[in-house]
Amino acid sequence: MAGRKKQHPLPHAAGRPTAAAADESASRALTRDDLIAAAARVDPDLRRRSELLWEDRSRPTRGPKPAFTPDDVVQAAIQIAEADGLGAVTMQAVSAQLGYTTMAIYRYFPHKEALLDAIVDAAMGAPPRPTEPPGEWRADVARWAHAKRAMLCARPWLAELPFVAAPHGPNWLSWVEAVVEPLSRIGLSPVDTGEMLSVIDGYTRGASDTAISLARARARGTSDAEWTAAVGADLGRAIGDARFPAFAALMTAPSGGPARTMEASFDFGLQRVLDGIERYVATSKATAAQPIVAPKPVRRSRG
Amino acid sequence: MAGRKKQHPLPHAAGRPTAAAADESASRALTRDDLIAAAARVDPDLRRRSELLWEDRSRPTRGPKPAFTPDDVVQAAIQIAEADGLGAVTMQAVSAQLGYTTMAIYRYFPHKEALLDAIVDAAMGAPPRPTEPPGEWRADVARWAHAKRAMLCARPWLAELPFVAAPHGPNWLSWVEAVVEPLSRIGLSPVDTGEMLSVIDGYTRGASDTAISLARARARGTSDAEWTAAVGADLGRAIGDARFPAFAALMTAPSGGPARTMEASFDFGLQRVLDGIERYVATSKATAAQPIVAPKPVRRSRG
DNA sequence: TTGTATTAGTGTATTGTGTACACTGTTGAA
DNA sequence: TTCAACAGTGTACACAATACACTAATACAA
Repeated sequence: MAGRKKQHPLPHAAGRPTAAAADESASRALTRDDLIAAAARVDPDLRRRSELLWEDRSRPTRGPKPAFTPDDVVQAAIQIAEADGLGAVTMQAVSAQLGYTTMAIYRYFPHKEALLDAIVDAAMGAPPRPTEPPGEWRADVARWAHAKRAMLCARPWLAELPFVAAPHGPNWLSWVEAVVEPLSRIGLSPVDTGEMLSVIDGYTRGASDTAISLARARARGTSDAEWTAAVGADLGRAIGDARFPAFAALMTAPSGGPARTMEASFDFGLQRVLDGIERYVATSKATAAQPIVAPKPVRRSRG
Repeated sequence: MAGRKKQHPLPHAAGRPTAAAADESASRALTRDDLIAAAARVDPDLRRRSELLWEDRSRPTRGPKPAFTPDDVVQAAIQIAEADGLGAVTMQAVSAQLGYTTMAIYRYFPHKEALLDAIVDAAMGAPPRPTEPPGEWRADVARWAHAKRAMLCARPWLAELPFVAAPHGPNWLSWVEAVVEPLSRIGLSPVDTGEMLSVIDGYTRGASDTAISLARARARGTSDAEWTAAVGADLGRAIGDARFPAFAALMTAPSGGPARTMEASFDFGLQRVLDGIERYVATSKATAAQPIVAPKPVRRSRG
């Protein structure tokens, strides 16, 4: 979700800039397994959790047939979360939903955390399919951002989990892939592409929080008006309080028209962010037209 | 933290656009208490939680002198969170830290949730003081964003709590005030100012998550290299997997130079966001020079 | 076919956690 | 001085996660 500056850990990142491409294929062949092995050495439990998301468990030949699959457990848990929130997802509740004893689940997941990992990845689902043919990068990125926001709002309990942290499953990576694809078409350097991934994803997640919070309240049976009242009360305390003059003025200012919907607000901000990226693309192309002195494109902080 | 479209609930927001300023002072006098009263009607418990953050509890005259203050409890809890993470903050641990029994805390906080509210607000602390004289809005907003990010990274356990949701205390509002102030100086309409608040805060929170995650790992005693390895393992699974071609390409691409620090990355993205806002300001000023037809400044999604 | 290793789900027990409730002792106002 | 109001304590309970030993089912080797 959060864009990583993954260049950092990769072996070749330390090399000299210009000749780095030379031994690329060699390091590429090693990298994947090297990365996995390195992580396993660091934290065996995390490795186990990661494997539960990636490896397909082949059934052992001996022993009784399992009565349910790990996926059944995950689905049961998701059902509970949908109905009564993440707090209701207990090992006992999940097993009861399945019709088995609590300890039965532990045959499939070493602990609750591992189950939650699986729940997160399953609940994210797959990102929207890319359009055929691919559109303009800007439209495609916007589509992705809206889809991600919609996904989070549809499952507001998901955002209670630290899904920026490892381990990351296939669905998680699919969402990253789905935004890297249009971003790669901009024509920026890999480093800059990674930065833009951070920007888009950061904005998308951060700016969705209010809507997610509202969605969570809805799921608890709170009406929109009630939620608005609850939030408004604390913000209203700014009014008449000398410590918050600017915010109080903002709150009491006439709105000057019908308020935007939350989604329209999100889109408005998103367009600003995309504007900023577009501007960078324009200026860095202009700069690239001149003879390059530094090995990487010049970054300009203003314009 | 997340910018609210608080215009929505306010009574005057429904009125006709142009003449809305007329009855402003009348509604302003009512608004504050109305908002608080409305919230109290909706959820008495939330009202209680909010009051614990805002009202100074005057000591009753009768009875024994209290051995400690609510603030002592909060400080003890924060100390535990700093040392052993949020998970270690249990009512028993906090009371033990204070040297009293578990139930003593319940004299001051009706339940753990209310204590956590107080912890969040206290741990946020005050935002950086504004410069004298005020600088350019852009520099001031950037300073704010960096300060907020630093605050979150310094207390990575804080981000585990849903601090976008109500109730919001004085420190929380102070942070909002501190960014609304420079944003108000841009000269945008109140609605647009609120939108920019959402954009800046959304980006700041969202784009800080990776660094927060790293900080959390550090607090647990994980080295940076170990954390990087753990995250890298799952991302590395994209390499050679046909489902993630764009992301795999990004990961294996030569970085073309030394990697940016996380903070530099954050700033890079922030500058893009500020660029986008700046562009909006420029175009909306250009539009405003023409005769205004619509009651609000025209929004342009591209440029 | 029969025994046996292996595996699936169960039963029971332990530890930790939030919190209700009744209690003891302290304090200042009547 | 008396007593109502309050502060902190002790005890108890409901759940939650999970370790461990157990029973029963299954496939393969003999």
